[in-house]
Amino acid sequence: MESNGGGRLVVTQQLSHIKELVKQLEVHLGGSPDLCKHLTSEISSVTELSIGMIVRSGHRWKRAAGDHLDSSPSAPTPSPLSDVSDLTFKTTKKRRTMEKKKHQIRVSSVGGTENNLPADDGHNWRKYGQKEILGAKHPRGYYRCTHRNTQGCLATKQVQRADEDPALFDVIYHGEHTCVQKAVAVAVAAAVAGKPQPERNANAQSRLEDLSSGLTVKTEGLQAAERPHQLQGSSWNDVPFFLSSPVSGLAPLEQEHNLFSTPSTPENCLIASLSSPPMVSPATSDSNYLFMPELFHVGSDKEVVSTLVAVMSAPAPAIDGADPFIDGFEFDPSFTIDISSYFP
DNA sequence: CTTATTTGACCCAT
DNA sequence: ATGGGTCAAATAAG
Repeated sequence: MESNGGGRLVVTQQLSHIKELVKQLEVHLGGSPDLCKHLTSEISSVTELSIGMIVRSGHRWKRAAGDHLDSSPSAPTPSPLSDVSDLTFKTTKKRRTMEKKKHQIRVSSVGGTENNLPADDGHNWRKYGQKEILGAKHPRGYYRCTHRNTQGCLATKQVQRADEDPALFDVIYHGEHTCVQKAVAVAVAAAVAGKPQPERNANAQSRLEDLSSGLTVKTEGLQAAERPHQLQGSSWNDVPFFLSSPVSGLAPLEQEHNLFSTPSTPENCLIASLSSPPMVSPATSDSNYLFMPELFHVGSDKEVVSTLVAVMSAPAPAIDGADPFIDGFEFDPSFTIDISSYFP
């Protein structure tokens, strides 16, 4: 079918196209709200990152394209190990851990039902396995990016319920996302088409303002946090805070320059929340989650992001004509989260 | 060797 | 028809 270079080219072109759209968006919406600006910068950085990764790690992409793009779903996929012609693979020997940065987050799903699953992190995952882990009470679930076949995205994650607290999940991300999130594309398309969805924006904005004015986060005993945590109004820029950021699965190396350097403004949260609905899987769509990550380093190649997830029930079916996601987003304004309880 | 991870086939839900 | 979960087997890592 298509050569490795071809698949690479396609994705590169796609990303380039998105970037172009972003530029157009900026031109068209010269005097637009900050939201649009953040949207464009976000998309632009992610896109640039993806292109850079493809260009830089040619051999790694080669493998991805060879395994997942070139071999169409219907075509039999030769075993990478039995295929002697896979020189790239043979030379490297190591199949999995090589060049794969990993970072771990601890996710707490507070409050709810038996099925409390870790929050949707802005990416579409497909579960491909589950294994009882020795010494662990709960099995470990293995997930890969849904766009693995279509876009050659190699990101994977492992989700395991913590022994101590069933409400806690340890999520380990492997690799970085090279896929283009549907929601981002939709947002860009809508923006370019001149449909910034004003009603949604206004609605979500007010919701987030409510949130920012009433939410309190306690971080006593949390060494990485020597700063105010009252999330009120202007403190958005002080606390990393986002809703299902589409780039949350990026490699730590890239995150340093993108995810956590991105100003966590209400606009960013708005973007994230607006982009969430199409990405929420059926399994998690009955709950909404609020991410509040604190980043600190534990090892050389491993970052632990302590993530607190407040699960907010979305009891009411969508009100007529209202956004099903935003309007189901209800929580107690005086809701208090004690992050310190998640650290020994 | 044991254990962890990934694959592929199969099944089920939508 | 399509996409996602489950399971056993294959494979790699330690």
